[in-house]
Amino acid sequence: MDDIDRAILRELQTDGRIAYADLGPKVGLSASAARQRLQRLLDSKVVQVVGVTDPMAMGRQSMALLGISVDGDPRAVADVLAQREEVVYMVLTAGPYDLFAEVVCGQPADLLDLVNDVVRPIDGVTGVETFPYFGIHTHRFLWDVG
Amino acid sequence: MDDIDRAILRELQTDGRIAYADLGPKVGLSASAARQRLQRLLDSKVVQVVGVTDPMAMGRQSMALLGISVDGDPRAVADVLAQREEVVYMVLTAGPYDLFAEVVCGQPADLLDLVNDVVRPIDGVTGVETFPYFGIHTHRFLWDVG
DNA sequence: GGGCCACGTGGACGACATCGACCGGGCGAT
DNA sequence: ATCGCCCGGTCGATGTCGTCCACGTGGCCC
Repeated sequence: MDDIDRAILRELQTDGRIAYADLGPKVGLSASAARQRLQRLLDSKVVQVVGVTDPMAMGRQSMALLGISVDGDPRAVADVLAQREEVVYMVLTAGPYDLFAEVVCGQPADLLDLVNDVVRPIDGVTGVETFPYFGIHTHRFLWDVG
Repeated sequence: MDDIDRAILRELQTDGRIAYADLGPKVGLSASAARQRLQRLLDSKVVQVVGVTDPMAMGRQSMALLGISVDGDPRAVADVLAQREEVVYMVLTAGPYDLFAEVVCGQPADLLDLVNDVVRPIDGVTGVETFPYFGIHTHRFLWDVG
């Protein structure tokens, strides 16, 4: 992991499908070398090139963060929630909540159903705080080293 | 936006650099048609192909969600916070907090500094709740239509 | 110095992206 | 119904690109 690797990640940030022939020169390498480096980064799971969709553009109008309190092992709850396709992001936290989940639903009613019919009934869940939101202000995929 | 588009997005989910020659057949189209569709999706900003890095693998050990309370327009605060590279994700919410930010720092001390020296002093910020986390349980980039 | 390893380079080959020409179904107007 | 149009697909030609391998070079340890 050196400056060149970081330069590669930076380029992938703006265009994940960039050709090696373009990527190489941009980071000061030949195309082959750039390919080898990117391959190494992909193999070691440091980076992952994926298509990220905009929920709004997909007709998803109801998104929320859920702060979930759990009695017992939050990981068990997380494992159950991970099965639901509405759950797109989940972290185990310290602080007032044990688990944070980000959910994307089609309609507000779907969100309500999800929270009440799916999340609350899960064994060990003692409380759910719902923070609906209506748009993403910032979304960066590169966690660059300062 | 039809089943084929969704199939394309699903493929991009597992490999954003998939060749059109492979993508086409996988979604039941010729390579050219697949290319045209993906190009349309990219142009219309429905999807974005990017390299997503793993913060842990980049040596980032201190991550947190910040629940921020604001007196005034939360968007102004969000605009200021968006300048910081540690802030990777931000949504404006309803509920107990006005703004949620996800931050990625190198060291726990950096996180403390960020919250106390950067976030709290911002005009209008009346409170910050910090939820540190130590790993991502689930991360999906495709919010598919059920 | 000698051997080794990691990494970058250059080239050859085959696969692929790209673009234009052609084609067919759906649809509205006449 | 039929004509014309448009959207979206296939097909094919051409040049570019990904892929692989052999080679060169610098650092490092013994």
